[in-house]
Parts: sequence; C-alpha cells; structure tokens
Amino acid sequence: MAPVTVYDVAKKAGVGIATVSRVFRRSQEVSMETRQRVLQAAQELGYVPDAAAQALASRRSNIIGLILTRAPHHISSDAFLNQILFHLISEFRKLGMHLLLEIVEDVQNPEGYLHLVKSNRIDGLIFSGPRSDDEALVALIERGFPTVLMGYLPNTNCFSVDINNRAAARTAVEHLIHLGHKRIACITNASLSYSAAAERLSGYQEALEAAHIPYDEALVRYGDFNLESGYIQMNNLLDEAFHFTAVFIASDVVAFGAMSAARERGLHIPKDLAVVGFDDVPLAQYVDPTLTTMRLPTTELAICSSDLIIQLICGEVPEQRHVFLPTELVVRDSCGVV
Amino acid sequence: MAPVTVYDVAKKAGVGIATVSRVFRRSQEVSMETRQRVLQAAQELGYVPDAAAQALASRRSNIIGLILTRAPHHISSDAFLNQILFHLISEFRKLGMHLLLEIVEDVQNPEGYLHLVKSNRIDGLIFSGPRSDDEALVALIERGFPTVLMGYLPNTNCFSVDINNRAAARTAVEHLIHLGHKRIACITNASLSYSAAAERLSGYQEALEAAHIPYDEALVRYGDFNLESGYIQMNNLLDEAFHFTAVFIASDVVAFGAMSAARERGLHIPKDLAVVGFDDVPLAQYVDPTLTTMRLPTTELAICSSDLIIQLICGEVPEQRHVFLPTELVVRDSCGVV
DNA sequence: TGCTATCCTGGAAGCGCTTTCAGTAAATTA
DNA sequence: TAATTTACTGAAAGCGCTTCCAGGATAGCA
Repeated sequence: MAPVTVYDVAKKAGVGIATVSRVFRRSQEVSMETRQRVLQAAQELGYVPDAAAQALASRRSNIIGLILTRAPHHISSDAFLNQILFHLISEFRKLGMHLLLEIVEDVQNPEGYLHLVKSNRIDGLIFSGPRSDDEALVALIERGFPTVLMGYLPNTNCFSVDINNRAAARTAVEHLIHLGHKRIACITNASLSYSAAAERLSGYQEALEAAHIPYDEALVRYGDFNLESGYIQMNNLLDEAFHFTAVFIASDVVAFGAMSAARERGLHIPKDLAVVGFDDVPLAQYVDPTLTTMRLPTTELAICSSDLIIQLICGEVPEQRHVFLPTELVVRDSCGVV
Repeated sequence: MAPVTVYDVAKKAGVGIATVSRVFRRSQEVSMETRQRVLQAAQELGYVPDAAAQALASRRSNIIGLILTRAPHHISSDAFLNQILFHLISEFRKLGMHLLLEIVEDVQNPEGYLHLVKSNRIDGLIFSGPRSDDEALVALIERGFPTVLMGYLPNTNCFSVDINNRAAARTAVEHLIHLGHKRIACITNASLSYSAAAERLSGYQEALEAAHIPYDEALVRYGDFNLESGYIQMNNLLDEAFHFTAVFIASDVVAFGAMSAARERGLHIPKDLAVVGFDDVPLAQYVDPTLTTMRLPTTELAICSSDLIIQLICGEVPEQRHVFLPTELVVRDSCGVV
C-alpha cells in the first residue's frame, strides 16, 4: 500500500532520482538506454508521479481553471457549455493538463476564482462571460496572470477570443431587412452589462440605420439567457409594442421561449412573424419551424482559447491579443422563403 | 513578488509555523487570542496557503473528479450536465473543495481518469454514466477508492445515486395506456449497454405486460442521446413499423428529434401520435406541443452524490449504498387531453 | 597526446505545507 | 505546597518531486 516514489524507481533502474524525474518530464537530456531502463522499472512498479509533489516542486499544477460567470438559472440553459467543455478538455488532455471548473454567481464576490489563483491551484484561467464591472478580473489581468477571455472586455488589453457580435447581429438583421421587413423587434440575449449583449444590440441598430429604418426603443426587450425570459419578453412585446413583422432574438434559447409565447397568441411563424435567432444550438434545426440563426464557431472558440492560454502559461506571447472568429448565417424556415 | 509563506506569517505574528498551519486548518487547538493574531498577520500579508504544498503534506488535494463517459456527439445534447455541474460545484465550494472535469470518450481506454487517481490528483470521483463493461472502474471501486456512481451498476456494491429508471419508465408508459393507447412504440435514450437505457426499456415492457399488451420488438428502436438519433429512429419506425398511436421516448432530447421527424411526415402530435418523453429538460415546456415527460430530480441527484462522495472521502460509511430518487410525471400537451 | 567542449548523470537543496512529539505554562487536584 | 492534568505552542522531520550544480565520461580539436 506504500506509494511508489521516484526513489523506488531509481533504485530498481539503478539510476539517480534526478534521472527518473527527467524521464518523466520528457526532458531530452537522458540517453535512450537509460530512459528505457527507467520506463521499464516504472512500468513494473506501477509508478505514476505524484501530482501534488510535482506541482510543489515545479510551481506548475497543470490545471487550468474555467470560470463561468452565470447565475444558477442561466447555467441550465447554456447550450454551448457542453461543447466548449468537451473541446477544452480534449485539448488540455493532449498536453497532460486538466480542467477545473468554477462558477461565479456574483461578480461582486469573486473570492472563488481569486482563491484559485492565489493558492497556485491553477496555472491559468479561461474566463467565460467577462463583465466590465468585474474589477477583480481586471486586476488579475494587470498582474499578468495568464488569462484568456471567452468574450471581450473593452478597455483592457487582455487576451480574448470572441466572435464579432456586432457584425454577426447586423448580418442577422439585414437578412430580415432583405426579406422586406420594416418593423423589426429585438430581444437581447442578456442584460447589456454583458458586452456580447450590448454588441449584438448595436449590430441590430447598425443594420436598421444602414437601411434607413428608424430605431425604435419600444421594439427592444432584454432577455436573460433562458427560455423563460424569452417567453416573458415576447409576451411583453406583443402586449405593448406596435405591430412588428419580424424579430431578431440574440439567443436561440431565448428565441425558443419567445416562439412559444408567439404560438400561444396564435401567431404563425414565419407567416405572421419572422424570427432570427443567434447561436445555432443543436436544437435549432429540430424545432418547428426550424430556426434561422447565426452559427457560432463553438469548436474553434474552444480550441482557440485553449491554444492561447497554453501559450501564455508557457511564457510565449501570442501574436494576436484579440481573436474574432467568423460566424455564419444559417437560413432555415423561421423567416419564410426568400 | 516572492510568495508569502507560513514562515512570513509566523514571523509577523510572533508564533511558530505549526500554529499558522493550525489556524488555517481550522483546528480547535489554538487559543482565540493567537488565532486572531495569526489571522491578522495573514490578512495584512495577503497570505493564502499553497494548494500543492497542502496537498503534498496532507495527502488531500481537495479536488473531486467528475468523470463523464460520453462520446463527443452525446455531450452537446446533454441537458443535465449543466445543472449537475452547478449543484456539485456549489456543494463542493462550501467545503473548500473543487471540481475537476474529465471526459472518457472510450470506455476501453480509461487511462484518463485512472491517471487522476494514481497521481493523487483527486480525493474521490463521481462517475456519470457508468457502463458495466468498464473494468477499470470496477477495479477502482474494489480497491476502495472513494467513488460514487451517478447511475447504477448491477453486480457491484459501489455507492450510487440514481433514479428508479424502470419504475419511472413504467409510469410513463402506463400514462399512455390509461389514455387508451394499445399500440405504443418505444425509442430508447441510448444503447442498452447503458444500464439506464436497458432499465427504461424494461419499464416499458413491464407496463405493457401489466396491461396485457403483447410486447412487439418491431415497435422498439434505439436512440443515441442526441436529437439526430431521435429523428432517424422515428423515421425508421414510421417507415417500417405497423401503425402505432403513441410512443414512449426515453429522453426528451431524443424526443425532440423524433417529434421533428413526425411533423415532417405530416403527423400531428398529439392527435395522430401521443408522445411521452423522459428527463423534463427545461425546453420541454416550451416546445410545440409542450412535452409530457418524467421529471428527473436533478438537484437532488447532484446534492446526494456530493454528500456521498464527501462522506466517503472523510472515511465515513454512508448508511445507504444505493440511493434511488423519485421521479414525477409531468403532464403537458403531447399526449392529448385525458 | 593533451586540452577543451559536450553529454549525461547523481547529489543535494529546497518547494510550502502538515503533523508528531516534546515541552512550557497554566489549571486542577490532593 | 506539591503533584498531576490540561491547553497551547514550536521545532523538526518529512510529503515526493524538480532543478541547480558539479563531476565523470566521452568526443572533438589542435
């Protein structure tokens, strides 16, 4: 039951412990012959290096934190999370790294992830859904801790990976405009303190402006990540807003909630109301009607973030500070035929 | 930039390092006065104990692994994962523990999570979606490593948390039978090597048997976790099976795919076809028609697992080896009116 | 052949903490 | 007052690894 240590392996292989360490650190400076002998001995003894000891001695935990800023009710609706997780873990595994997940429910109380950093539990972190009012995060970045944002924080020069939310939203709304719609409502994906939400709203405004359609605040509502918020805000629009023939909803999940509300009112989509979503969650092509939406490059988002954080941890300086990945309009049935 | 250590705190507080350690380990054996002095000094110096050093010295990493056995295409459809994650992390945080996520794509190649155990990176693990052909897992359990299954593995006495899949499925199908349906098809949530899938199919059979409806294999198809599999299997049923008026689909997500296929064929749900799902994912009440389904006690599942694993790690022996949580039939519109 | 450069290896000193053990001071008891 | 607990505290020995440094062997060069 006594743990197998470097000493055991070293003894069995007839080498010093430094050599054993070198072999497992994949260092070049061990002769082929010795390396084989060590590996053989380790194999026979069932030796696996102790993670804590490695971390303590090398100052590297090989753990990367993924910090999610989400309130409980957001979490359950987050259709990306799974894909992001999958890809991040796959990438990390290739490098012998692991993913530790932390959720920040309240931005004002960032103790959770700060503690991870201060205790050296993680080598770097990926921060999903950064908010500009998160002072702790900004401080961390300025202190030089390896950090990558999934999302974008204006006025910082933190490394970040995101899509061009504004351009994507504009494309989505332009699609509606090309279809002849003049009165186009908007439901955001979240409150505007999330930069992605603010940007998407700007894109909506830009598209209107370019088409000389006046921006009407009465046609705008604010979603809150989940189905219910879409349902509520659509009902609200239907109750209070002047007639509109189309709606841009900056989140598929929110859109599903909204479509449900529209249906209950007896509105037919797309005949009475055209809908464009945002995200292209897997379900978008299986709902009725299938949802026209902006596709997010989920895989690339994850891989790109992982590449960046690894570079930062290794002390390299990535060429690009801010990466913006392309999105793609996926035309389905919710806007009618072109 | 030099890290603050116990020595710094000890010096500043005028005590020995052992005392500093005791204060941070929340040990009782420090006088109030000394404790205050240490805390004060630590505060002023910004001291946070080093996780690796603590782990090495105490043989406890305070990290719990959550192992998911999922193929890539399953992950993205997993509607629970998020909720489970959220609750687990919340529970762990209360105890200063953290969650490390690992995905096992191929059960035949369990190196990933075994390495976590062997390297002492984690104190215990929660295993979601255990499969009976996972020999490494069984070996781990027998070796006494703190392990909790989310799911159930027959023929082992591992601690586990699950729902009674068979009873739940039976309830779901009985609902259809009470509604007068005689020819009821079934699409499983996954291949039968997942015990949950096999159990749910058994529940379906039990319900039929109890109602003296002959079991007809021609009415059964096997889903594969995701939307697409539901779509495909429903088309397959519609192509090949004799007429049926209802279908029990052992996963909401699979059901959404299946409903999409039925719609494309011009079938009206529930008029032409009644559907009962399983899981009660958030979307179930927002699709058209809203989906009658079995509700899973997601929160309880997570909390229960976390309680169990913590007990095991602390060396306590939980009273119950296998916990089965109750489910609830949520009646909505997809089966028509009673 | 003699000298330096190169390659590989082992010894030893930590990394920052926990924990045992012994010891001191205060409290209790006789 | 002396003997015995009891309550805290500190010194020191690791936990299992990495890495600096120096040394031995070999190769390269003149």
